[in-house]
Amino acid sequence: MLSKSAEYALRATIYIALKGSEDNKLGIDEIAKAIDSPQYFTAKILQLLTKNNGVVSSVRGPNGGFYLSDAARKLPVRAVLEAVGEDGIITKCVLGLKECSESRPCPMHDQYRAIKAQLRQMFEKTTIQALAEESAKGKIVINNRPPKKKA
Amino acid sequence: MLSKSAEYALRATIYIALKGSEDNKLGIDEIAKAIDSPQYFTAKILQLLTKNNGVVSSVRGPNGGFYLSDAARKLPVRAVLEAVGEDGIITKCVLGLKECSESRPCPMHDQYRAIKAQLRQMFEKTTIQALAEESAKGKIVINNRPPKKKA
DNA sequence: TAAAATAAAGATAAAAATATCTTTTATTAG
DNA sequence: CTAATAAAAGATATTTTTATCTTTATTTTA
Repeated sequence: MLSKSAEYALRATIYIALKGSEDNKLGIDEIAKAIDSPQYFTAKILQLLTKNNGVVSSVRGPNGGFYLSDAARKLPVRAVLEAVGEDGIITKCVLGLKECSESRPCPMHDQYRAIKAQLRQMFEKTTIQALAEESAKGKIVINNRPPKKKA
Repeated sequence: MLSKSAEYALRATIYIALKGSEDNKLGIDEIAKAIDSPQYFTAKILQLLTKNNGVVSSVRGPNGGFYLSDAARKLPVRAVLEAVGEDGIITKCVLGLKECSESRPCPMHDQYRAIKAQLRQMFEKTTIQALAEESAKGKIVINNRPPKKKA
């Protein structure tokens, strides 16, 4: 459905929104461990999120790390997808036809229309903050590990 | 959304259902041209569809080619996705979490539940034949070319 | 039965996605 | 100002996906 990049991007962003703040920035090692993703690769993805549209903020040096501004928290989830170039899921034809459109639809177009609209809704109406709040209520962002206590 | 393999698989299958029959088998060259896909790669995919679950039938030799049995026409579109290993779209978690489930949901789970159900419906309730009929009514399966006449 | 047609199978190549490691730059604390 | 810290940037490696080419096996027809 989504690429690994997109999955890591979403999970990392949610985690940062949940656990981080301007005066508690999170290190890439913590983030990667927490969401069970490859650290260096996740770092690259966070760079995208930082550069491409400011979903994530970062600062270097001691006590540096990643966090989300208040403005960023209000961004739709779609912003994360866009930053990693993965919003095709709500923009493209199921059959991969460039030509497919309302006036020149593919055989699945009519059926997919409503679904696509709902996917779009989900990704555009849901904010990052909203997902973080879900997560705070116990929704998981990790694989294979019970919510773990700090060392 | 779907891989190229899945897209080609769907388009090829629809095209074969539309234009082919047991006594008018279609050659790989015609199919690939018609759906605007790379010929050799499409051949590999049709092999999968032939072996993995008999969605497509084929015979070699003169007048050989690909066609769909009557039984195959009644298969759900999902069968095509399964043959190319791409049904994750209706089985997996949006965030890529193996752990995600009703009892241990991810932050998008509640919202995605309904959408996933509709995707599943679409792929399971729609038959290959139904798509071919849509196509017969003018729904496109190709990119960038007006319905072209034979040479 | 021989030749031609056609998909299957196998081998190889190219491109894209994923992953890791190293070096550089910015920031902070001392 | 220096040392330490942490992300950014760059380079490289690996894996997967996509694509192509070649050889083989099957089938039909002449």
